[in-house]
Amino acid sequence: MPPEPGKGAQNGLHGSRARLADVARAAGVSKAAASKVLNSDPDFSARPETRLRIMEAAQALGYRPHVAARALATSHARTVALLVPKLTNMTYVTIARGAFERARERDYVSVMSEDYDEYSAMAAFRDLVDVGRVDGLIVASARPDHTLIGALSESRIPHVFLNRAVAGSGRNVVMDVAKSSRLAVRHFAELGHRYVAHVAGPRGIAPSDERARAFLEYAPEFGLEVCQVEHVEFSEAGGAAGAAAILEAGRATAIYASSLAQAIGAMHGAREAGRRIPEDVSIIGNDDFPIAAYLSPPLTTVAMPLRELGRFGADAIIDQLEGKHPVDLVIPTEPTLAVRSSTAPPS
Amino acid sequence: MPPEPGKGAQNGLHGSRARLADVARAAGVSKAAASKVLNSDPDFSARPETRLRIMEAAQALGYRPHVAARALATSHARTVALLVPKLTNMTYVTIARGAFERARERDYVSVMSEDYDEYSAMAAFRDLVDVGRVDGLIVASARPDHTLIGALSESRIPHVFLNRAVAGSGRNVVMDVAKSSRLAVRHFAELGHRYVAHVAGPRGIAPSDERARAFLEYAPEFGLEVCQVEHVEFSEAGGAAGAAAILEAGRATAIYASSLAQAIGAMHGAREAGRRIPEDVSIIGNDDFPIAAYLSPPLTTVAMPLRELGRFGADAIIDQLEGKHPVDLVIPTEPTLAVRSSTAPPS
DNA sequence: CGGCGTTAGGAAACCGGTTAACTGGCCGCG
DNA sequence: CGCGGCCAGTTAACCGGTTTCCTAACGCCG
Repeated sequence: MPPEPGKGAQNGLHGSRARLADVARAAGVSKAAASKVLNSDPDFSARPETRLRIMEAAQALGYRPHVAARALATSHARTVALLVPKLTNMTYVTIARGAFERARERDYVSVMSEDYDEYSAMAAFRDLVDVGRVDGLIVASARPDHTLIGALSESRIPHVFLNRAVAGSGRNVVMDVAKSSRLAVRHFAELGHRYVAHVAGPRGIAPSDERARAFLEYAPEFGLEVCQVEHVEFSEAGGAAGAAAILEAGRATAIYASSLAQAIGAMHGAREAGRRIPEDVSIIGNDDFPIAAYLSPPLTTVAMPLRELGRFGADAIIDQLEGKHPVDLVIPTEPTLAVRSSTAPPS
Repeated sequence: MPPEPGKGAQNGLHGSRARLADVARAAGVSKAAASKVLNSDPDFSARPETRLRIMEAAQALGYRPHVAARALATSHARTVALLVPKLTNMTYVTIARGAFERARERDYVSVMSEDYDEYSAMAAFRDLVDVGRVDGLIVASARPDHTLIGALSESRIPHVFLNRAVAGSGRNVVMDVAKSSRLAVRHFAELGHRYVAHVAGPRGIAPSDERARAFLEYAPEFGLEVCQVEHVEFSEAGGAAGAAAILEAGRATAIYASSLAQAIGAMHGAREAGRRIPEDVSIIGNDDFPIAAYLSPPLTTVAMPLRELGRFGADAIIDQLEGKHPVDLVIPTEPTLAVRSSTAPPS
């Protein structure tokens, strides 16, 4: 078969892609017809035969619409950005993974951006939103008094808050965080503990506050006494400091830490304080990753549906871009407990 | 001050951005002049005064060029993609972080894509490259016989191989991996070990092979005998299996694992085999992350310059996009040793 | 004073799509 | 038979930049 004359001749040397005009010409129709058929425009009428010719031509030429051209014409880039506090935190990366995956399924691309401070967040905003690179924002990094939040509601850019809710925004997508505290508390109770403590995340961050609140609410329901709630950073160092404070002061025999890093830090802190795990103190971490099973001792964790959360986040923003109204959503997937050896009855 | 008539009137209701035409009008020049001045086109001449008017108008209107329009006109999206094997691996995320950071500094955006198998890689290729979304690819996921590599050299898309070199490609950006083995071996020798082993990554992956090769090369130079080199997956499970095999068979008193996850797995494996760390067996991990300091015992690691690697990777692809020829590069930053308590003299 | 080379900038085509407005032909109906 | 309406498309404007080619005005020179 000789090379398609309409193609090689037109495109010159550097193997450029087929354009809509090429498809139209090959099918013997106008660009408009080709465009509408390929986008299955509902109020465009064409003979089945014509449709077929267009589809086949597109197929044969390997036509893929050029996103920049389409973005320019429609003013939609089919791109969303995900703002996370810290890229090197597996929690956010797992959320991101779910979001990316789902966005891709819906034919959107996602870009990730780190929001480590006000400045970087606003820079990201300018470099992504202001130049039309992204249509919507998934914000997983909301902090109290964050400049970004004001900027968001002023600008009319579609956005959702993921994981870290912003009260009253009406666009929060979160997990059932209270249930995770409940699982931890119940496990401690079932093991026979009486005195429990919580290494919480920083104050003002919605899931931290909520997890702490639920811990305080549910512990009494299971007959437990809460000795202490320590609000510390989401890091190993924070966890270590929290555990140290708890173990120095109180008679707590069980600690629930609100992240994996904190739990690892807490284990370290407990050892430093001369406590054995789980004989002297039981520890539960939040968020389950493979590493938990390989720690010494293997860490009991609450497995949060992070990937699902990311998927729902992507759906939420894309729904919004496609015209739906934003809503608050607690995702249906529930946390589960992964019992390992860092928890045992008190001695 | 009344609202700028040229703006509010023209743009209608929904607060749209200033366009080049707006800037041009405000400065009393043509779009062409505005474009050339704002892009500092070297062979365009304008009076200093005119330049100033244009710059000031752009400033005043908060003008930012619309990326899609520019991409369409120039056929450059100023976007690169980073292909990593697995998003939930801190090593790659750290590399990605460096790459993102550097790309941003050079006014590019990066999208990250997971390449967990041939299919996903080719899908990413289609969804990103074929539609003109990205101009270049940073491939950090090269595996032997990967379909992608063939596709890459066929298509003319600019790309670099990061971390995992592809022999003969002439576009590899890597760290001095041999030096990491040398640091580990030397540390073991200085502690007085005689019999050492290596938990390596899978065969065929460039840095795995190179690290193993260097381990075998340098150990004798320091008077050490290599009992075993186990090629296993880059995971905790792999590390555990590797350590088990090593400790069952041999008299090795020191193990160098080629990733943090493997090292954590190896520690687990050693404990399972009834060995104490570091009394019975010393362990060094590769790649230093905060968590290493909080393990039990705190893990000695070789700190690889992952973030720097990412930065150089971004530079390499962007240089290529801006016309330079691809080259092989070993980045200048050298690995260092972070000594902690998982290593000690043999008993 | 006429011709020529510069300088400073403008007009318009183009990138590759989308979309509003329009049209020719055919059918049905009064 | 004349007219309206629908079907099956077409034409052309437009999105917001970049870039090629052109020109008016000016100074210089012979």
